[in-house]
Amino acid sequence: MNIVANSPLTRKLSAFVALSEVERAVLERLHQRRRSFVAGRDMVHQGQSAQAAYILSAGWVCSYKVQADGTRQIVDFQVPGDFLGLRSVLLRTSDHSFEPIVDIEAAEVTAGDLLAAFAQSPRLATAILWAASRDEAMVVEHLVGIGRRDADARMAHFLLELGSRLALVGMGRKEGFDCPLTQYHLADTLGLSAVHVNRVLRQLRERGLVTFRDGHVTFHDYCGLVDLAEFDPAYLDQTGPLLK
Amino acid sequence: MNIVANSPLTRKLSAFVALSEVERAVLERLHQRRRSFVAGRDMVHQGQSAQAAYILSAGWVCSYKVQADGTRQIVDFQVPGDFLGLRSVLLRTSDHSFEPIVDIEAAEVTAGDLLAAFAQSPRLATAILWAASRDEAMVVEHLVGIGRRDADARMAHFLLELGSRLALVGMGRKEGFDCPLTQYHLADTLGLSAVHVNRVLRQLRERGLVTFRDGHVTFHDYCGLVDLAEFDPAYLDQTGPLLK
DNA sequence: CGAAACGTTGAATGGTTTCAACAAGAGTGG
DNA sequence: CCACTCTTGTTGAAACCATTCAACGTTTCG
Repeated sequence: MNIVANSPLTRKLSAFVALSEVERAVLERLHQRRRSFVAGRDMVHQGQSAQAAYILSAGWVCSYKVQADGTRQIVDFQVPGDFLGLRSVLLRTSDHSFEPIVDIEAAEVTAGDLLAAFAQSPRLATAILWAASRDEAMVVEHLVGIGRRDADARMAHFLLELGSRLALVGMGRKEGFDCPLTQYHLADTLGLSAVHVNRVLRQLRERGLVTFRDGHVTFHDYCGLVDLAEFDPAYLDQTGPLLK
Repeated sequence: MNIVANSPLTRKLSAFVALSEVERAVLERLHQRRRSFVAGRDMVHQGQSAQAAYILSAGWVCSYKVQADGTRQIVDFQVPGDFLGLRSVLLRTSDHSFEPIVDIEAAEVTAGDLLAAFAQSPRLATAILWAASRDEAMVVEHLVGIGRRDADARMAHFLLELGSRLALVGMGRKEGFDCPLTQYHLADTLGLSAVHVNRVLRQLRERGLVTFRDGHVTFHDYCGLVDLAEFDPAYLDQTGPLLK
């Protein structure tokens, strides 16, 4: 019974690349240094010089930037199976902050660990870089959403994307998913006020599309939502020739 | 007389890493396959599978996504010295389109070229990865701007950032820079309507801050603009220990 | 029990969009 | 060379989406 064989990261990568036993073992070794962080207290702070990256194994994290006037913009969320601070460990001091939304479990990974793993399996390296590239694509999609979608479509798109990400690690389905975010998180993510988030959610609920309540998102009309959001999961699914 | 020694990319990287003669030569070799593209016709189209990356040596390009309803969101601009399509060549089909804003000159670079160059000089590899990381930081800053800044600050911030980028390759100064963008480009970049862009520009002009006219941006009150935009060039300048 | 965090709703305000119209310059073909 | 169109820029007025302010309800937790 290998606990790591079912780690969210392994599961996610397996959806796109058939991993050999050796590669699973390499992944396992990356999960050695386990760390915990409590909800609310920043793991990495804006401007801090980077020490390590993490592989999130349980819980949710958000990365954000705060501005001089106190408003904040959430750039991305990390859910189990996601890397956290991958770029900053290789290249530069972190340019945003990371806040655990709930208590989390993560594996600490140094640049050395990562390079060693890459050397042992180029396939694994490609898979991990692919995952990083997918994260970037999500940030771009996020930017498009804030720039060119109205509040309803933005919300719908965000919830659908989140659902897809979670489904990949077995934490979500077309019917819905558990979600520890508050309406304030949604507001800071979507570039809206918390008040307006509340109104938008009410409207989507009354239209019979989706319910966001008590830490759970329920899709009542998945197709209707996809339609409203013009959600195209192509940038997430990557069915093309990733690795032969 | 080595033309490449003064290529915008060399110039940009030199601002952060002291390049040896060998490294300059490697950079030179990357510039071998020269290509031209005419303004307005997309170089790479959304969904197209990636063939090559380019190093832009002259002209401006923008990368954007179009939505089903026809609106478009410009994600980033590439100016001389910038890479174009770097990620897509390594990992996936391009998820956005690239449009030359004016006629451009670029050097085509394959994944093989790049890996060979990286093998020859790890320092160069680090410098190039740093540049890529800086581009990502700009996308994030762009997202923050659209999400949490009002139209005036967004415009001011964008013009200042562009000025800084251009200054790095000798095409801009604190007094201003040449700029081939139309107000429609600005609108699609900042998530505004073209009409409102016009109004915002007028307002900034009348406040004596900056003029955008006839293909030229003139900063009348640089400090005032920095103040309005809460512009912090830290994420561009990277004065920290990049390479010893 | 009181405080703090989160959610909810109404009313007023305001930033931005949309619609519409017009001006100026560049390029095109007759 | 002129009429024509297309692109880009400009401005006003009305409509709208979203914010702000304010108040209150609920739950959690120390």
